[in-house]
Amino acid sequence: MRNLPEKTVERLSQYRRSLNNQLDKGKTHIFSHEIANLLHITPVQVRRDIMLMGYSGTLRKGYDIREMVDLIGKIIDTDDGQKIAVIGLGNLGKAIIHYLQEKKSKLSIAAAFDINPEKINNVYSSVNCYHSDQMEEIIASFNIKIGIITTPPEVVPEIARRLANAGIKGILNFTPKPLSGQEGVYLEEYDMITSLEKVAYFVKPRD
Amino acid sequence: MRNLPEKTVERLSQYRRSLNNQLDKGKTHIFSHEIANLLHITPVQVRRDIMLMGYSGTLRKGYDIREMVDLIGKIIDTDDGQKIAVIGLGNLGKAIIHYLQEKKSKLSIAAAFDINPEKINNVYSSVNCYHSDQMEEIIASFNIKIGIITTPPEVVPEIARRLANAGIKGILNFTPKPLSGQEGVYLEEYDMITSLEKVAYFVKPRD
DNA sequence: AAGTGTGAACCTCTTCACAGCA
DNA sequence: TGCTGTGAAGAGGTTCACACTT
Repeated sequence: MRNLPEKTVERLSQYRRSLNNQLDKGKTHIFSHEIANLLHITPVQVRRDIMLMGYSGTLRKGYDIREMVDLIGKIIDTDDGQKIAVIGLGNLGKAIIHYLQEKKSKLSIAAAFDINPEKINNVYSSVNCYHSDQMEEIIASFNIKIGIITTPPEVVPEIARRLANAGIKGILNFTPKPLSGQEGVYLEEYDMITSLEKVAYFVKPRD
Repeated sequence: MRNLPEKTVERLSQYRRSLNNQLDKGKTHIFSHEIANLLHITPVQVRRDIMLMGYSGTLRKGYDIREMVDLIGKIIDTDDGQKIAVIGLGNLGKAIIHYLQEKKSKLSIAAAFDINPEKINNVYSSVNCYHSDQMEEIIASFNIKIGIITTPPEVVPEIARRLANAGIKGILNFTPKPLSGQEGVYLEEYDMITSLEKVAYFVKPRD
């Protein structure tokens, strides 16, 4: 169960959400091909992922949804729930906070940071905004382990360094500025311009 | 040059932005290891990508930045510039519009759609908002080829179907609802909850 | 008959190792 | 010598094909 493949972890997150929907509909068991239909992937893929996370279904009834959801929780979540900081409260930062706060999840946004005096001490979707100067202090005292960066690109490397020093273990970078991995910090790049240009490329008529 | 690998296309987008920065600084030529440093990847990777796009550098001076930028443009952009529609003008939709409009790019947001009467006919970052009922009509008359979906998850499959019928060739789905590929439509999923939970998994202390 | 579980083949992407050149 | 260009090996991820179970 230790260190699942990246792609499998991504799908576990998606399985869980789809399975929760099924639970809400009163379903208790599900077959691999049903899960596959929900996510638009192949049944083999589903069974392989389930195998990798060390779970087994039963032949007649398929997989127990409740058990699978709980197991995925054990794999992804921590018992106490992960805390997140958002650095940069522009349009994108606010949208992300708003978007994430309305989801029920073990992941919670514990603090936001900005340097604009008008934003400091304001509350957005029940998240308080602090001055960036307080970043190290707040992150340490709230025991925040994940940072989402939505600042202007120029300051990104500095912010990333400070986050790492403050004890952050994972960074989600929404900025177009590529970031270098730092010792002990997991880095996920999330660059929408790249995604869009990729779509543009594959959409482009080929000679 | 036909159908580059997905990962290479992603990096081309990033090369272009970094190379443009270098041009602004007055640099005219660059070595593969310099590009590699900018993106925090390996020089071999850079040279492989350059090889795949059919370009060559010179041994003493490295690669001509201007030529590379132009070539990447020829690969990704269309002559007339791609037009984009954003469907769903919530916080996220607005943030995306705002964010993309401030970038200089061949990609331009030509229209936004929502069903909230208060938003219809308003202008956000110089993008006009239309009622979703007009989607097919506007997309066809503006010749829009790319759609960004930021609606509530429930309506996503219907929106995707309508976009495909209206002639959209590529969809960027910001929604947590997995979408199935449709004939002739390139699909890119962009699910921030998955990304966050992935970070959470890799951040989690392992026994 | 209709599902699960999985070794092995396959495909995609990255890196190694090195020939070639100014 | 210090770079580029690239065949070939390696790593990561997906799919095939089929044995197994009820």
